[in-house]
Amino acid sequence: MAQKSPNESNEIRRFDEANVARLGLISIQERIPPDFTSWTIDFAVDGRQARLSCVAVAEHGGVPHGLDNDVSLALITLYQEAGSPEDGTIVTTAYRILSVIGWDTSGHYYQALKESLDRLTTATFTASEAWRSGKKWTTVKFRYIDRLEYTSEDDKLGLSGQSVLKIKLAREIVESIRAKYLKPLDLEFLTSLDRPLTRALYRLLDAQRVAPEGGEVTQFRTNIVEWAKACKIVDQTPSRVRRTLEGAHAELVERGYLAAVEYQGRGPKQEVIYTFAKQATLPEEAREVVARLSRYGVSRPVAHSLIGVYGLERVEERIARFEAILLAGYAPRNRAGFLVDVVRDEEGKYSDPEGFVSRSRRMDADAAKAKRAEAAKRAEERKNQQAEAEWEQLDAKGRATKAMRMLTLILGKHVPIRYFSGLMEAFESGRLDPREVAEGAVRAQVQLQLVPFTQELMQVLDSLERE
DNA sequence: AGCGCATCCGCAAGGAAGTC
DNA sequence: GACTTCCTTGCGGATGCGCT
Repeated sequence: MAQKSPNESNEIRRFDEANVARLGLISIQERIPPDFTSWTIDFAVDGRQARLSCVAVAEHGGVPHGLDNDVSLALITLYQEAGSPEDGTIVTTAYRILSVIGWDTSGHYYQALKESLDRLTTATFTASEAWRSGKKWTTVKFRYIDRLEYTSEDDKLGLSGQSVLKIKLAREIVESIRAKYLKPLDLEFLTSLDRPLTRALYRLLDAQRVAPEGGEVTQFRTNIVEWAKACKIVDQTPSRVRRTLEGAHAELVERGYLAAVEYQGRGPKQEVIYTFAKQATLPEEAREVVARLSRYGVSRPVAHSLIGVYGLERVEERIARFEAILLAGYAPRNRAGFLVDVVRDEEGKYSDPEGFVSRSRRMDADAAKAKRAEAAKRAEERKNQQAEAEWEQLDAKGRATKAMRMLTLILGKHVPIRYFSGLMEAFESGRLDPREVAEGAVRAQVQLQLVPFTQELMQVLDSLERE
């Protein structure tokens, strides 16, 4: 998951583009019927009529929905991680995107990612008088992803862990991010939520929590049908909407993000009322404890309340006990829920004291750990062998072409075009190893070390030219 | 009568776990 | 990292009951 430097604030690490979050461009439904290829919603903003619409193609599975929410958020996160470049382009790997979202990195999800990117590249959004730009509401028309290029290891144009992607985000989104029209987002909490539907609803609700002018909202009340439209729920029959949202509401209440969800009235006139849980400010020493709880998926409001009720010392002691239980090999279904239970436990259900793990259990755990490390090492070796074989299969010309394809994508805008012919010559003459350079570029990209990498590469090419 | 809502059921997608 | 298997879960259609 997200890397964190020690100096970073524990409170807020990520930001979401506020227009995207507030408008809910992507249907929160996990699945949609194949003929759901467009939607239009009318709503009032600052007393003016606004309209938002989306037109997609059935070929890519209709309008963006479900997991596309996660992908769109990952792209915004990666764009900011790359330093919000002016041209809106990010270069990354498919593996990195899956890691940011917190998805499993199996073939299934590479396919899901590919389908999602296709939808985000083809669906066209129009926001009439609904897009916040500066202090005005403007009309814009765009596709979420303006341009998508990627390398593929198979002939079916599929994605895999080695795929390098070059993604240009919509100018409207890029300008908005660069103008800092952002809202804070607790990405750690979001990715810890179980269901895609809950994650999408959280993103949408959290956008309602902050007014466009910046003030905090404690309660959000809306008509159920209007809310269904905002969520882009297919069946907007009130009872269906309630059922669709039920699971997500339960999870957000259980995780302490929402204090309550109530309905008032009946039929299409009924209103849904969300009450947000309080976010208290905490003293400095408590923040580290909140951060530790958050790392295990406990929401901030719950963390705050645990510290409030049981005190810092007890919470810290129980976290240590919880960690000891995990270390001993216990794998709870719901880690956050289990941790909260360990903190609250008054009956001594979890008796392993801090630092005490029975010898046999520790030996088992150590053995399991060693086994896992060994398996990971073997997997790494196999992966290297496979990559080795792929490169070895190619002749010198093929290796140079493969490397050039990857490098054009990754280095395209960082390296003046004249260097590319020099690079090709260096590969063909054998003075540079194509695989070494290409893989070095991928590594540099992932580690955000592209600038030093390109500078060094250009120096090498300059010196080769002088020879 | 018309509408809202709850329930049941089949299907398909999501997701975890194990293996290579 | 990819693939397979299997179980779980959510969706959407159908149906019937109760309230206005």
